[in-house]
Amino acid sequence: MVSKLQIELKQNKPFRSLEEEAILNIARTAEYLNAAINGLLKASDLTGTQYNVLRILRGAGEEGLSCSEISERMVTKESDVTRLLDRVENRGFISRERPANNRRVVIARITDEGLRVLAELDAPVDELDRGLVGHLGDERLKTLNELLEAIRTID
Amino acid sequence: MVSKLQIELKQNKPFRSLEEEAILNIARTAEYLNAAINGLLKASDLTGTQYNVLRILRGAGEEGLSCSEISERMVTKESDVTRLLDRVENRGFISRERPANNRRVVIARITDEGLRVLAELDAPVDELDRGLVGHLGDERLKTLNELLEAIRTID
DNA sequence: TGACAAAGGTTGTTATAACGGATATTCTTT
DNA sequence: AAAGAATATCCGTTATAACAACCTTTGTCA
Repeated sequence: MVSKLQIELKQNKPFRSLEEEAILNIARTAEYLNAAINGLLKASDLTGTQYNVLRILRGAGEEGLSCSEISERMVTKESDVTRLLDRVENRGFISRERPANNRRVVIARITDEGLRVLAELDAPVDELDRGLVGHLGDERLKTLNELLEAIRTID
Repeated sequence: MVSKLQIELKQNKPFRSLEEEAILNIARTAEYLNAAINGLLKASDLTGTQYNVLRILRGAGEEGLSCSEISERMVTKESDVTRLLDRVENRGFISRERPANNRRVVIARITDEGLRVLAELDAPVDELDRGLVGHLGDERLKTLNELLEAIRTID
């Protein structure tokens, strides 16, 4: 039997292993979803990474977060939070402060303008999410979530 | 209930939807797998993309493939195959030819040196693949593959 | 208390992605 | 056979990743 992924990749040989097929499947699906989401964000001139950091800071609220805390929370670990924050700060979406009690850290907070941009995106993003994976239905999405978390659980 | 992904992302709020959780889960898992594979490839000074193109060309054999055919087969669609091929050509892993009967296209073929590098990586990559997702077992891997392909099937 | 280590960010550099436009070749149509 | 469309690749530019070296500030301990 020839799998759908094989056809997509125009490969005639079967995969060397089920493991390899799964890994390629995950990579390809992530790519597919990313492209769709980036397409939506492009209208607001945001990259996926920038959107991610704004969502993180919205979640953090008034207290804000330090660079290293942001880094821990990013979906795709960003080595270079400094310059990522530079870009969103230049556009007025966040503010930064070096607190007096610990002048090593830099605390970033989302601005009203940042909140406004995010709020505008909430409904379209939700709708896109549903369009992208909603057709699986709740049961299968739960199974998928379990399987993916099982992969990252090393034990 | 708090999911494992929520803990990873240090999020206290639940996800807005099951759909959103699944999409983040896929992104994070892809990231996790990619990091592991890139780590292995770094010893050979190859990026994941370069490894991918070499595997594609090995699969194609003597006939080789044009840039656009390579692009179609890439796991992550590469806008810029030309310069990707430049890099692997400079290292002697592929050769390129502009055939006389159609001078628009450029056919790339893997060299013996390229085959040698890939062959050295086959066993370690297989082993890594098994280490990364093998603990799910065949049944769950099959389910995972079905679910991921269902996502990309739009109908 | 002064030297040293650790924590936390920033900056420099090089390589790669992303995107659009430019160029060259072939095909189609009249 | 010339014009225009289509195909296929290449190049220019800007933005982002990746990695390492380098400040500052704070903590530790002899």
